[in-house]
Amino acid sequence: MLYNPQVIERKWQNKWKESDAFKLTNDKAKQSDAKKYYVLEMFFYPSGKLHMGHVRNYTIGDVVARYKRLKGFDVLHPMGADAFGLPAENAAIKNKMPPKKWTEQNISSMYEQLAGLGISYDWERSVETCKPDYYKWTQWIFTQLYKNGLAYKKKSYVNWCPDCATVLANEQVVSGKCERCGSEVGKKDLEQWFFKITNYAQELLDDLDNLKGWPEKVRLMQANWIGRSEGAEITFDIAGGEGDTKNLTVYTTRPDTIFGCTYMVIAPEHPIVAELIKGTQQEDECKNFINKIKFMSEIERTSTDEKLGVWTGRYVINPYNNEEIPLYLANYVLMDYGTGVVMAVPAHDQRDFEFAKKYNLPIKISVQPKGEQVKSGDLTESFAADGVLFESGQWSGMPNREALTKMIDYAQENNFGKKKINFKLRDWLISRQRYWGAPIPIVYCPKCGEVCLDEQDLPVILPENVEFTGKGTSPLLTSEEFMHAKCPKCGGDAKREADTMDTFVCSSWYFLRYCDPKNSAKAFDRDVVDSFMPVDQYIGGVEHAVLHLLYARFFTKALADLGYLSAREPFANLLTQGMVLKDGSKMSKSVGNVVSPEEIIQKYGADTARMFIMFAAPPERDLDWNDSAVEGLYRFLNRVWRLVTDYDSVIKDGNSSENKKLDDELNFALNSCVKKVSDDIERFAFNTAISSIMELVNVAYTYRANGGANVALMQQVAQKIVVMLEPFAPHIANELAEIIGFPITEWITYDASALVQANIEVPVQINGKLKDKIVVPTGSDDDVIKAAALESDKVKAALDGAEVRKVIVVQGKLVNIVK
RNA sequence: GCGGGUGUGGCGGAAUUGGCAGACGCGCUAGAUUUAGGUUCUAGUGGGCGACCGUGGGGGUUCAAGUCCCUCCACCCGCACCA
Repeated sequence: MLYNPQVIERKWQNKWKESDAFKLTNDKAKQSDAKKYYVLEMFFYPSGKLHMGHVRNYTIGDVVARYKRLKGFDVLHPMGADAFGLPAENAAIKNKMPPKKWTEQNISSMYEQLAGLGISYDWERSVETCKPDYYKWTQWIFTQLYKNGLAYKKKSYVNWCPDCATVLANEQVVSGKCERCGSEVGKKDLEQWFFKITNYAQELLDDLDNLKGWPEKVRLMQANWIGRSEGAEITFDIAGGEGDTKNLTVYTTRPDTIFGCTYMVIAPEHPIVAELIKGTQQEDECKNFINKIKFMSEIERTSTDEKLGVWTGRYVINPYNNEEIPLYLANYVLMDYGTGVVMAVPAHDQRDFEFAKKYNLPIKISVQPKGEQVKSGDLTESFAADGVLFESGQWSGMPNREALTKMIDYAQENNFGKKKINFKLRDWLISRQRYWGAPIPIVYCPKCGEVCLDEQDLPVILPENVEFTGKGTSPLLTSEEFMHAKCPKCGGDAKREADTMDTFVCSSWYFLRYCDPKNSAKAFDRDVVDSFMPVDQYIGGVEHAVLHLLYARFFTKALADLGYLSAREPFANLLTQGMVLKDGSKMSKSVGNVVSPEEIIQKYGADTARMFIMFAAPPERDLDWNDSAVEGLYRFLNRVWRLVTDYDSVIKDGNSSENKKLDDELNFALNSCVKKVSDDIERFAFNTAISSIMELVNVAYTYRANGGANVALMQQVAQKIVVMLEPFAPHIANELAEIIGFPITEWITYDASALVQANIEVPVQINGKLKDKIVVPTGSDDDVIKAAALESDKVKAALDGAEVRKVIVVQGKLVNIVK
């Protein structure tokens, strides 16, 4: 009987499907004696075809799920589709196929492909975010956020992707380009919907410290994105200013350097600028400058370090020393951070230093390095480190960190400043001018104004009679039927909000819906969710480090605060798997180095694909696809197949014989393998787990070749190999289990006593260099081992009569002789 | 610029706590089986004739360093005028 993956894989997949083999029958976890384990892979976007990245992601999750199941856990392992989004809409425009149809076709095809990999999902729990019974609750969450002040509409200067014809969240702009399509992102002044994620900035930052099971890299990326900084706001009077131009407030993290402040800078797009420059001699020059900056794209503006500026014609007064300093417009000040106004201290800030040099502004030292007296004219760059205050009034001579606090207190006492904490994190812009998304559950009533719908009016169904323009206004505007609504407050005619929600909104809570996917009365039941959450192991690509993973954390905290669940963090452990490369670069159509999973499955079977992908590299590292190494894994599975079936026929012959030495060797290999594979899977070292199984298979072959024929032992070996293989290559494992009549029901254990051998081999070093290996009885005293080591001929020869200064015996490891 | 990661045979990688560097696999070489190719099996495979030398380079700690410390280099990823 030959190994035929195509036949057995289909057989087992059908079996699993027909018996709902991986269905989690409990409504709640923890009701049974078993412990729950929630393993989750990031759900897929229904592009139509699985790629190797999916195969890797989902195989990792499946190994964990199958292993935990065999260990007796109640494993929650669901899959679904992140089904709203632009590609469906673009495909609709291109192929004249409704997005819904395109998406649904792709979803069912991808579910089939996943089943073809033998992934053990609880299919009954699948959720698709584009279905009304899901997005009803996405909309409901919006209403909850709205009612609690966490969703609001405001006019603002937002990111605009011209190709996607929609606005984008800050997180979706990567170095000035659209995260999706790579187009250069522009700015537009629009009224848009936001979620108040900034309310959670501090908690999102603080709780990162508790996420010990997350990669350091991801935690740091989030911390940087949140970008907390401590400082002060200080108000400067404007010389000759009154009314709107009475004063300006700056944000600074270094108020201790304020005696070195020689000018002030305001962002050119700051709304007060027009008023400020009006009627000054500089008015025309400033207007020209503002226009110039306006016409620069985001990329042009940020890609240059060149600092450009112009004097406004105005002066401001430093409240600490009453000095008048000039007020400049400059490209290097950002409107949307702090107050949009900055006090410039060239001596202690590199940007200010460069600007001051260029425009010949004074440089004044206010912090000296400890024990030094630097002259400002000698500076070749700014001095940003700590030191002692210099020429700074009553604070002169004080260590700057101490002065910093005291100077803020002084500002507070004199009513011109206060302590201030700032974050880089902005509120999350969630409206999109696109069709294929969850409609925002808001209507505009001529009488009542902006009205948020109540739960009984949900879902707001996405209409199908819509024109796709791709022109930047929401396609929903073209559906009169949709746009026309009744105001829930007064019952009068009202208009619907035409924008839809960012798909990241839909994916920020799907892991909660999996816990209670069929609930038609609620988004999810609190008790049920509490019994499963948090996700014990989340697995996905690192590209979501600050998008999905930050939003999902925000949703979890907000929903917890509203009383809908207990967990304040969604994902206890996170594994970010590496990319699948071919010839050193990412698989992509344009490079032409794509290896399709289908092709591999057809040629070698899903088990081989899974084995290769788990064997070729540790999960978090990039993995280079290698066709001949894939064949190697196929060879290995054939080798396992032959070994087990051959053993089986020997066992059935019943001619058993014992050979203590051979039997001991095999028994030792067997037990150490079981221990190693268990340990390795626990620590996600799947590659070494597989290599250990390979070693055992090699030993098992040698055993037979040398005449080993202990039937009971061979039976154990066959059974345990099959169980250990199950998480990685479930089809062949179950088929072999059936052949040898040993159903796989639980993980296997090892016999610790079998790991203790009568004799052990001890390496002997001289000065740390290996010279010989000696064999001593297990458990020998240091003295015995030492004597044996010194007896060795090789050691004697290497010592060549030299004096032995010291002998170090490390039990269970080695002997080192120091000469 | 700031932050993080990586660097080990021809290749992917192993060495979990400072203790035999190169497990396991690919590739390669030779042989057996075979009409032949493929499959399968066996042996070998870091370098050097050797003493020895070898984990990106240099230095250090230690009886012992891929692993710890200092320093330099290369590549990759993230952020990037955040005051």
